[in-house]
Amino acid sequence: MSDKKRQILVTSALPYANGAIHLGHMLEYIQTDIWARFQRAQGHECYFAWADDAHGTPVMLWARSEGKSPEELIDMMNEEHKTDFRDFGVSFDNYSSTHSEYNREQVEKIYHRLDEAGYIERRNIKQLYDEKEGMFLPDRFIRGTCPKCGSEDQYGDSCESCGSTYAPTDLINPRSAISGNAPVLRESEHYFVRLSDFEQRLKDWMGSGALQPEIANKMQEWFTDGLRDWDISRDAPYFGFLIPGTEDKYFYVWVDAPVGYVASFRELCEREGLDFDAWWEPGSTAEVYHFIGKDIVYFHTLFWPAMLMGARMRTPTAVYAHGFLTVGGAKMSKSRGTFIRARTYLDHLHPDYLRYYFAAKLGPGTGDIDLNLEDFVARVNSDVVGKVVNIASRCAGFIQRNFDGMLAQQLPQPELYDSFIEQRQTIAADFEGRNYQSAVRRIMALADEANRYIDNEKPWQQIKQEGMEAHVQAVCTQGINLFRVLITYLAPILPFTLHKAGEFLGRDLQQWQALDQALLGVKINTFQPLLTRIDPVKIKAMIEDSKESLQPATATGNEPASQPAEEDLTDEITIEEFLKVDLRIALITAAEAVPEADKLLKLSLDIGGESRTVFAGIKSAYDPAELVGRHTVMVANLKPRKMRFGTSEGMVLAAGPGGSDLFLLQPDEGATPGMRVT
RNA sequence: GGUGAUGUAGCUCAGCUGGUUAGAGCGCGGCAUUCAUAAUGCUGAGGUCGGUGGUUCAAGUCCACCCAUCACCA
Repeated sequence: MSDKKRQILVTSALPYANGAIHLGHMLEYIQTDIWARFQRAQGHECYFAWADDAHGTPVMLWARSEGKSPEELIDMMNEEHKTDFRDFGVSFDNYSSTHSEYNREQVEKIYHRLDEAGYIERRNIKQLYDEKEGMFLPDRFIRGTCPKCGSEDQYGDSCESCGSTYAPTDLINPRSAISGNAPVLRESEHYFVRLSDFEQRLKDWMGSGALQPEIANKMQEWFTDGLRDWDISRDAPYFGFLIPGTEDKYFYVWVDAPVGYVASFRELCEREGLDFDAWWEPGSTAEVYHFIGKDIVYFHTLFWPAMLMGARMRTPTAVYAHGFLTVGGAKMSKSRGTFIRARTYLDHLHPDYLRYYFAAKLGPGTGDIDLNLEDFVARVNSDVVGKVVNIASRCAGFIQRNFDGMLAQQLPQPELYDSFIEQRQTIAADFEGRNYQSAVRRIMALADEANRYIDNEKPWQQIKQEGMEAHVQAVCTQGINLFRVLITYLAPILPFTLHKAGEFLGRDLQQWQALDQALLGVKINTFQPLLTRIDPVKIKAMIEDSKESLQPATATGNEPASQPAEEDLTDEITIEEFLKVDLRIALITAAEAVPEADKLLKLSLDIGGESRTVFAGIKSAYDPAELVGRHTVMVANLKPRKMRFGTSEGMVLAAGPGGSDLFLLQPDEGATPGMRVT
């Protein structure tokens, strides 16, 4: 704990405005929130401000497909996101959108300053253009054959098959992922920030302790390769901010996204009367911290500080990256039901459970965090309910029943209380260093000690002995005071439970400073269960819901079916059994022959928001080219099967004996990808 | 392909600058206890520290290579 009051601004990365919040997002927001709450509990002035990332091509296309304006959609998502955060106890001070006038103002200010200082360069580049859609194509919206390994249907920037990276213009047979047309090369003027101008300053910043060691290591790579200019413009049509002085050039979404941190804080300043400049002028003594995922380190440790330097603003005090969330040791999967939305979680489980579990596993590094559901139940039930909350529970009854809720005037073992208080600095240092797992370990060790103390004193026996009443009262007062220390330490992690504990003890428990005085001779309220155990049934229900909430996102098909011409009917099944087979309408977005196999075609299927790769044994009957664009039916929940050429994630349906007599199923006009077939 | 990271008991994880019999929690076995939301205390059994080869008097801890997983490559 520092005795000086610090001024701190923390941010989380901006979630994209076209989708729901899921538990992967929540890992970061909970990490950030714990840190912010911790700082406030130390008495510091700490704000948490961030926003939706609303700009870019995906939102534009989404709006187009919904037949709505982007504004309408992002406003809706913004509300939804905020509700999710609040219900998870995320104590943000402001949540905005990058599509705001505050942001426009900041973006333009930064741009003008960069331009005036000569950091912006304009030059023509050639880019692939979709004539049918009338737009330049982002790399991700171009598909084609990998120039290195020849794999078909790869993205414009890298090949998922061989992993090589290249320019979209290197692709063989490029195609627009939007219209399917072959794009043409067209010239356009783009705006660049000369990053190399900032190389030395970035190195200095990096050396100032702003980064975790592994991130600093990673950055060496960028410097070694030499900093390239950064293209900050995009051509119309685009959903974003127009670059001042142009008619059809927009800022690239990664320009205005981080500026969103500043703009959101600006908005907060106006509302709360804070001095914006005191936080963002160079040399500011306020601290600014960005919490981000390891995937966007690049933008936050190169572009962002460079932009701030060029715009004569202060740079972040530090950027902290965390790892990814896996569920059950694997990437979150929609078909397995482990792609869990924040809302779905909240429908079934208490937010403090997850906050505790994440805290118990988060360290200062960038390693991935696994949500193991059995471990989750065991850990939360044992630690929070069985150990911590139980301390209050087992003492409260005596105080209530025998002493009318009054605590004793003195602690029987003040030295035990003091030993708990002595851990304050150590635990604070853990929180400060984002080593929450270490803090949690220490706190739980103290909880064990508190339980041991009560066990040794055996108040349930003493209360039966004549003349021991006062001692029982003292012992339970001691227990409740130890509980109070523990729950105060856990305050940043368990805001809801803390609130209930505050009602029980009749006071606010957030400030760590308040622990200097033990609670003595005061009346406390009737104990209500602060947090109950997790019922594993609810976990199951949550997983089931997660499967259901994803209509348009499930499996793919794999082996094509080449059946003998005539077969006896198989045994009869019930409707329930049939419903286990999840059949979906699929759009064939790409098809190619597998050279090493005589029967297989590799199909890419779109089942409404999710893409599947399926190896189908229909090579003998279909030419890959004629399949692209067709709709068919696939088994979407078939267990993925590893094949020599890759993993087949489902199976398409076809009839016929085989050879050239194979007939792929096709739905009537009107069926769209992802529809369930029943 | 390049780069960064991760790989320690059934599960989830600690192990700082190399040094006595590798630690914790959960789970599991035994005992005790009944105040508490079946919670608590004591105790026991579990690991050739991803693999191979090095450096060293000494390596989970350093080096090289390999394997697996995650991320990034503007």
